[in-house]
Amino acid sequence: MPRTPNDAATPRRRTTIYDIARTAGVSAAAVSLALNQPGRLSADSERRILAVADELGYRANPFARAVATGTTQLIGLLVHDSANPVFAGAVRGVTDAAAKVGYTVVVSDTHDLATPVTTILERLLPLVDGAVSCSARVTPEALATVGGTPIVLVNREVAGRDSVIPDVRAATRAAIELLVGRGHRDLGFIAGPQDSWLSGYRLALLEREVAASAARLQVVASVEPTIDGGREALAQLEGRCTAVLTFNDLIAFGVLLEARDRGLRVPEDLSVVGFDDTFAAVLVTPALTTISTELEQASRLATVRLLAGLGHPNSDPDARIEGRLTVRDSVGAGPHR
Amino acid sequence: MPRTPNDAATPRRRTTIYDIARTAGVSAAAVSLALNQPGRLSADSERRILAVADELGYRANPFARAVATGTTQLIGLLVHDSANPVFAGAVRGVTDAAAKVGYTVVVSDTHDLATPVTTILERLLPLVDGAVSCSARVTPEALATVGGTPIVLVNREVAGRDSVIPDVRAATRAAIELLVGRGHRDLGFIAGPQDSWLSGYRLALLEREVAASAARLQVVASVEPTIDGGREALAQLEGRCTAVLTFNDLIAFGVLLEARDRGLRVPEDLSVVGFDDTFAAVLVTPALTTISTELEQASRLATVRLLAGLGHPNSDPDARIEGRLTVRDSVGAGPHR
DNA sequence: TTGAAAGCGCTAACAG
DNA sequence: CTGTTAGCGCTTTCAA
Repeated sequence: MPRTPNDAATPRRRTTIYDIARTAGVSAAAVSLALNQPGRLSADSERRILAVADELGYRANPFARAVATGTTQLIGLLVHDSANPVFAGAVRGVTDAAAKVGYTVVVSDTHDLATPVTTILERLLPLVDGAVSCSARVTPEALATVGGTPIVLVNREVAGRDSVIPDVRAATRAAIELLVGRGHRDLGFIAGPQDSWLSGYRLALLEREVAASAARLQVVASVEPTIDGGREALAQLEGRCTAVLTFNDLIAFGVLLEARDRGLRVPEDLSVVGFDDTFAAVLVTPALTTISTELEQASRLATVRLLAGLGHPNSDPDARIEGRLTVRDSVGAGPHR
Repeated sequence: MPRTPNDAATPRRRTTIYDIARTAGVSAAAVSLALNQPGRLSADSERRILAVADELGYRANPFARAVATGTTQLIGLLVHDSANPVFAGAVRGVTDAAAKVGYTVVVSDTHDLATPVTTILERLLPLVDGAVSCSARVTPEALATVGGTPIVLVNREVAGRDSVIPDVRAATRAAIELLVGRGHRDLGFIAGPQDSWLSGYRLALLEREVAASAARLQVVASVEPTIDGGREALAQLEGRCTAVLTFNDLIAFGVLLEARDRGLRVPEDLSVVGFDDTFAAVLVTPALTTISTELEQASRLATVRLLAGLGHPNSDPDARIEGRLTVRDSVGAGPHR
């Protein structure tokens, strides 16, 4: 092993409960009690011990505690790709809920395809008391290889695992009604990656709503859930539909950009509807009509559930989360009007 | 303490090196060696131990190791606000560099003003071998309260701490030259929060370059580094300048949005230049001219330096990082042309 | 109310 | 080359 971290003039040894015990004239156990179970010792000793601890700048060693108790006060969050703004909401939701019960969150991004997701899980899970996954790469197969750490999934159903899936049915219906109402009959869906459970789920919802309408729906492309993916997808649209729904906002942005580059007008020539309602939806021109998927709320709820299972009942674990359609300028009149 | 995690039918006890030792007929120490120092045991024993470990589904307990070695193989990353896309680059940069030497990264977001940054540091630092900070809230004062954990700062100088600050001087000069060349003489700067070191730094650079030009520069506002901040700032601009540089892209987006709402044309009536070059710069209309600040590279470098100090020499720790001006449509002709 | 002692799982001297 | 023996810092029965 290379040189140690404290080769320089770093007097690195942190103060331990033994240091406190010694200078306070009590046992280490007493210190532990004073620190963790207020009121368990005589008010007098407790006060004195705490004072010494403070004076010595004591900071508990979380690892020592973890090895002794088997619990870490850490929860993991797996996000698919932190470059997608929708996941910032997930970070916020999980962090908020975790902070309420004194937990810290460790975020892992699974986007790097060079690293197998099982490796990512193997590194993260032993560290935490539980995890929330918002990553499409955390598949049933990957989960099968991991041990007992509880995991709550967001936007994915897996047998035997708890999961939170925002209900976007009503919003999806509203989107279809909007499009049909504006005169569109030929709708396209630009799907995410083939193996994306969530993409399939959104498609199924769309198909169901479209079936009850005067319109038809076809999957016009299946691409990476990124701006570039959206750009690629546009080429496959031509003439096949007058309105397109995309698996997520990023794809929609790509469609918008590519359309402009090719001289296709939105919404005159093509209407576009996204999923997620990320902050950039109002940045593009025309502003994007999109279905919010409430990932922040969903991840917050997933965390509440996870923590409840860990013995930290918190707010209502049975809340329902519902998406919402926000109509902006990217939807215009279709030919059947 | 509430019920334990394994109240249900969870046979949660993980297999330890003792289990392996027992079924392989060796000592725990031998197992440890086999696992961590390949070749240190006879090929025969090693193979057998590894086989048993595998068979029993052994996963090392990172905490036990940490308490024994004093090292955790974890590094922390502090970001100011994960909703700002520029920080996604930071996550990527740090994660990449860390992964190369087998480190895992723990991300903490400091944006929640309800939580003192000292508290955030107190929770994060004991967990990690070192940290990279990309947060404006990690001030010298906050740092003064923390212990010996090594921290490398990005975009902030603090006495006694290592730091990485991308060099944006040339890009800044190019921006000023562009504006002056297009006929602008009255330039405005929309600063970030008053206490932002980085905002002051960027302003200083701008002032220096403007001084050498035919133009004047005034700080027209100081706002939160968000889209809303940018919207607010616009009101304070009127008539004071024909071109505005903003502390970051988010502010610039706000300016663009608010300008449109108020019927002010960009770039005809106002030219706008941002800092960061986030992905959304190409999403807005007009596309934003902006100075890339290379946060991904900078955080990667910060991580390399941090790890080098931790005894993991990696790639070149002395690289220089330079920002770049990307000219897009948000800059137009000024009155002096 | 407090302390002694055992132990969490792993590592690292040190013997053998 | 391998195993024994101490710890690492903290928690937690169990006695005193």
